[in-house]
Amino acid sequence: MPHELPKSYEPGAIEARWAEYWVKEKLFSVKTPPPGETGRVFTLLLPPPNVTGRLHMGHMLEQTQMDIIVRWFRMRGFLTLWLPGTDHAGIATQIMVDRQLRSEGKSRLALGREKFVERVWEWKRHYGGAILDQMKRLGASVDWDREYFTMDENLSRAVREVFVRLYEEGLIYRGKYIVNWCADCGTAISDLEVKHEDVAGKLYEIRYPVVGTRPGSEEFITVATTRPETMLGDTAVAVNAADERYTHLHGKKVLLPLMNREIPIITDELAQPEFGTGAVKVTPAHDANDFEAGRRHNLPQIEVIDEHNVMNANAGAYAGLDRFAARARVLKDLAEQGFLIATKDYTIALGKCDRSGTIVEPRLSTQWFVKIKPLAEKAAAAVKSGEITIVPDNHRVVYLNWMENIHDWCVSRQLWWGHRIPAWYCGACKEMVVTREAPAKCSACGGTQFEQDTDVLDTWFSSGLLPFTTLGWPEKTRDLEVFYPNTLMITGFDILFFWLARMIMFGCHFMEGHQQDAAIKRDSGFQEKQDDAVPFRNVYIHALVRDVDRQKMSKTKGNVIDPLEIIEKYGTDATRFTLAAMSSPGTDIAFNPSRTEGYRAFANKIWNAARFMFMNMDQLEKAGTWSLEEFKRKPTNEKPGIPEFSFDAVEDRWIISRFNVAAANVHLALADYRFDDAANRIYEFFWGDFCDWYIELLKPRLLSSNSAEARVACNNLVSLFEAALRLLHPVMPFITEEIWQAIYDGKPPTRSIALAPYPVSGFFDQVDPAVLSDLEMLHRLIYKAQEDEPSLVQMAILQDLIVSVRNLRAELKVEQKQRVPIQVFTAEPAVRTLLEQNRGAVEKLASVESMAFVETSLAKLAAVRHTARFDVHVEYEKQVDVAAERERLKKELERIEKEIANGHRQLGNEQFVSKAPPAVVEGLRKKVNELGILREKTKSKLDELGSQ
RNA sequence: GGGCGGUUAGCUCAGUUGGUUAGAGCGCCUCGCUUACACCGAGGAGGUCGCAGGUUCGAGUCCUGCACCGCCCA
Repeated sequence: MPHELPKSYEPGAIEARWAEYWVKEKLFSVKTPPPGETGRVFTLLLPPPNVTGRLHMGHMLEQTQMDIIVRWFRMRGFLTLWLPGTDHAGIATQIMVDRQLRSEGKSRLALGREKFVERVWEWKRHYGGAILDQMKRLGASVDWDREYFTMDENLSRAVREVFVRLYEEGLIYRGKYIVNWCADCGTAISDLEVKHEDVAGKLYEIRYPVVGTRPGSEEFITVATTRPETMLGDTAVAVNAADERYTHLHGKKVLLPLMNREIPIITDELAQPEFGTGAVKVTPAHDANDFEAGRRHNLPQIEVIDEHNVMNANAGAYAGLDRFAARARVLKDLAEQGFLIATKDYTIALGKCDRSGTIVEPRLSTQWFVKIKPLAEKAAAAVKSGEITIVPDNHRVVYLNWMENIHDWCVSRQLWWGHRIPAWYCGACKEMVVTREAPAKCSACGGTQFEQDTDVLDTWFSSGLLPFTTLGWPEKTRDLEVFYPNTLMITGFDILFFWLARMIMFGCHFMEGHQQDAAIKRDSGFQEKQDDAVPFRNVYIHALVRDVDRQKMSKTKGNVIDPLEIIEKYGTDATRFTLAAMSSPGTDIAFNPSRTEGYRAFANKIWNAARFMFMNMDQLEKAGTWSLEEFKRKPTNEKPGIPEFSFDAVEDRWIISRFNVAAANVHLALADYRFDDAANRIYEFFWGDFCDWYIELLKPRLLSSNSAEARVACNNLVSLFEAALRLLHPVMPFITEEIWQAIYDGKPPTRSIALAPYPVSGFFDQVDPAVLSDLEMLHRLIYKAQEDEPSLVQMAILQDLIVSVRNLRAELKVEQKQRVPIQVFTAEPAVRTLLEQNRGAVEKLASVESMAFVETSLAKLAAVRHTARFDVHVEYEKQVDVAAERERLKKELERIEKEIANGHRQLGNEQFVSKAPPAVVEGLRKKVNELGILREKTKSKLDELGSQ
């Protein structure tokens, strides 16, 4: 029997099976639609994980969110392309392979560049992309047929094309500038790869003697520095032109201590009068600001530290010392010679290499740079104008701020693994050519021997191009026409500048003039967008996953939570649900496995509800009462309500409304990336409404001897369950697929639930978006479409009665097994009719033996609960605890009176009545009325108790 | 130094444009194996919304100041 599920939910087995099925069936592969074919399109690029990477919680969160959105769009009928791939990760990969070589007793340098690169490719074939296999296990619904790797030949060609074009446009230049040098990585790195850290350090004050002042009464100029060893490379001392303390020294020179070199005193804004002594040393070769000042004054650049952070020959007596050893020696010598006059405590913002942690050395070096301003202007404009929206909005501000204060981007890296810079130097005359392919002949001297630039490009240079290069650029492809701009980008704020900003810069620049297929653009809902050059229309920035104590996860702290361990323990679905439910905007996620445990329980709940459903399906099918074949012939729903659903009872009308409202809320939530909201709405519906109430109310109907009644009940159960599975599927793809397939006994209407329509999305597509965002209006619309608005009220009365009786039972300490008779009083005939019609439900859910109606109020009796619409009394011999009951009622009365007083005060306030919206005033009136009835009932009951 | 965010139940967090009694999950307490589910069911306790002012008929929500925590940029 296909419907025989194990008693409890075991995620491991089912998840692996479906993950494999989805890949094997190529369910998510997208064919390029031919010209002329239109429809709604959704495109998302997977932020490429490092090829060296292993799945961590950040990936898990990101992919969960992406997969939810992607599955949601796909089920809503969009042609949905989710493009997966990996990044070649220059430094990380090179280090990895370096290490491997070293363990074999080999070295990169001995191997040579060509062999080394071969070796990296080999490594990639064996170990690279393990993370993609992990993604497959997660069930990420990406198009595996379009998987990319940033070093693929087509993507590499695009990189060369971009580089050459930028060079030709004057937006790339080569030159000797100060760069951030990491000696450990042996390469220059960009500003973004330097992380500043406040550390306790020292500020040293050193005095330089002014040349030409009289020996004996020599004059000194005092400079302050945190890096005294760099003084060996000083080529000037700067003072501010406006600083009167130094006016008399303008144009003079100082004698640089230890080096005995005469250097000029210059006036420059570099020196700020309020900082220290107002005079600063200038070391153009080892400080970015000094470098600029040096250029302004044509100062010589004297390098004193080499690429290994060791003092070089220019450092005189200090040559050969490590930079920190040199610092100690310099300080010692300065002190001995009387030049060091003070050492003060000082907080230093130390720049460290993001990757190696080595203290970065600002160093003069010939590198390639992207002239960023022209690119940044377009990129800022695209966001400012709203062509690209960034959610949450505060990141938009951060983005714009960064774009305005941007510096040129050093893109060359002294590595072997990466896209080699397409610049060649003539062996004969050293002429440089920048071309797409290796040149044949030197245009200057006719030479034919060329050597390619040895540097490679920053990895982000190539990943910044992905939104269009993965779609075939620089060719003008149909894919670009259809899928560009991408609809959405989901990524973390940690790579907002590294990646997101650069994608926008490159996209806006290189895709300028591009036009998306007009019909597709319109159908996809972007007709009002002007600019099709942007890489994506929307950006969603997700939060960081932290550990239980809100600490950032890190290997050194040892607090890393391995998502695969969590998955093994609780299942992928539960893990996904956890991350979704905790994804509230603007807040980092403190991942707590106890939550996941709770959501595994949720999955188990669904599982067992399914078992219950299958049990009934099988029993009724066996009895000839119900038929799966017949059920399958019914249409699926595309408007509120489920067509195959019958509205025989109040709970039927109620549950459908609840379902539609839940679906509406999920729709709204996902449209706003409110994953938490979406997950919680589904949870509430499935557990709180469907399992706790509807299934319970359905039980007697399923067991009914009336086969028509049983058939309707079973139909309702199955069709609702089926729809609910579709609603849940984007968040919990595995369990929903398993149960959904089982419903259809292996012959489902589509190959996967992932390809089935999303509940009532057709309806929402037709609703005016303005109404859609007004929840109250939307609810009303849904109820109206079903003409069952009263079901909500009726069901609430039923639930009220049942809960009241349960309450009384608990108070009276009635044993759970014992059924009790109850009496009900109501002044409203409609309520009485409702209760009479649902006698069975009340009896079953409240363990009631019999329900009798009385004609007078029961308020004065003990063991009574009352609401504005009814009184209910449980007949049970055991006495009520009078004192406790009196206490409870007193508290209750107090609350009621306080509220009534509040209400009266407000209603008596003319300002309130005239200024508050009528609905609020009316609501309050109604409420005060009901409270009045309650007060009377409570009072009389209290009087009764008091006299006992 | 500049900018941003947070502070709501024991814990983790919701709380839409100010509007009737501030919610959820977990945890806790009491009772219960009622034939889907003990990864469960029923009931319950628990909050002066960081502090101080202000605006308003009405403030967890808006404004100002303060305290503490965190992040980004320099």
